[in-house]
Amino acid sequence: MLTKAERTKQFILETAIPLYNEKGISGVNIDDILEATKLTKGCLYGHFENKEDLSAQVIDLSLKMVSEKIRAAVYKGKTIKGKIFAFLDFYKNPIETYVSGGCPIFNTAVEADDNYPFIKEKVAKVIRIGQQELTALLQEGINNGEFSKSLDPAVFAFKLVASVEGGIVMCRVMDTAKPMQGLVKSLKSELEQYVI
Amino acid sequence: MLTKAERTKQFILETAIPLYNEKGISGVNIDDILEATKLTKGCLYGHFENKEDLSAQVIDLSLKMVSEKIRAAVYKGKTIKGKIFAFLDFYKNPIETYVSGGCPIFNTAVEADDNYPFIKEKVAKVIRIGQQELTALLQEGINNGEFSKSLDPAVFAFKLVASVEGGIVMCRVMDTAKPMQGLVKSLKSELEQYVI
DNA sequence: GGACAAATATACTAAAAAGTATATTTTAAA
DNA sequence: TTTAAAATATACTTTTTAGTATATTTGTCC
Repeated sequence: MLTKAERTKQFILETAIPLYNEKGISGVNIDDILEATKLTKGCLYGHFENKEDLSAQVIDLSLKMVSEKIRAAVYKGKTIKGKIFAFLDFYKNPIETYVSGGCPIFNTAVEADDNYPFIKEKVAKVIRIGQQELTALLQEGINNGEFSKSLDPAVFAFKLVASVEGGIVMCRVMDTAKPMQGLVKSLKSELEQYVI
Repeated sequence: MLTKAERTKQFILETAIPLYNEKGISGVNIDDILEATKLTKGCLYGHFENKEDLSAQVIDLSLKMVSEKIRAAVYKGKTIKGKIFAFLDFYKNPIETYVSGGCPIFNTAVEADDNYPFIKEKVAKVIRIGQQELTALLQEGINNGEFSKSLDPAVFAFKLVASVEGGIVMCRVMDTAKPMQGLVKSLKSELEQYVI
């Protein structure tokens, strides 16, 4: 069983995740987190060295959780095509995202890029691994005869993630989920072209 | 001729643009701007009511400038296809962007989304207009016989922008421009499929 | 080129945010 | 169930950042 302290720390991290996702790293302040958790400074600083430490751990957990969530969704697909379709369906509704505020991977990427080299590296790793996994998946589809050899796995993997993530941001700012439907359909039919 | 004050104000705004693009709205502080402009508080607050006012005007100008820049690039294309290709080439190098820190439209979209409703509306407008223009352009291509009627202008316009913008973020965080080349190629050949 | 208004600089105050010392409460092992 | 250590709360200090009052300088119009 988890100790009290471990549970509190976990609780702080999980409560902070949506705050960080909505407000961004520089937008969140300690008082926001104290308010959300109903805890006090003494308690918070008992679990984290300082704000930087807290931020790093929140982002870490946030990235880990969303990655697992996506992985789990993809896993449910029976065929490779089914898995790719499952990936595309994951962000079907970009307004009501799994964690409030859009995709944590992308939000963090945008903010960390020029400001938090340490966190930037974490996001980069997550995205790189995601790309490798998607690419490997598509390659597997070629190998097992699902897809034509003319499909370029790395290029298509990049296109999939880039367009979905870009689409999320656009939909959110325009306050409409609709364009996402067209995008997902288009990407699905693009893949269908390679189905043998 | 511009008055001294007008020139100073413009200078502040233009100097602040890359700062805002790199650090984000909540990441920038007044001292950053004073440092970059070598001006003083008295001067700055002579031109802007407060930080919010300054932020709004910086973002306004930033969005206006990048929009014009993209429009100018597209304009140079001779055919509709040429114009779309010109759009795709605009962010060919996502690391060294026109204004340091990536695409201001997207960066602002991500941050404003849950935090700055007023600015969010500004970005939304810019993106909506961009989508309308791109869609109209593609429709024109269909009308003048460049593209097949099977091309869905609105869907493809969305796909173009979403994937390019998403690609920029991914490339920047991974510190490589290369995947962008593959993406742009792929989008170009996707359009080629509709060329009659 | 002198006057005066506009622009800018200096030196301050106010507010917000982070961080800490210490007291109190709670947990869990003996 | 007692007790020592761990966890949390309280009340503070420090630091950072925004904002302002006033002095000085500069531009421009007669």
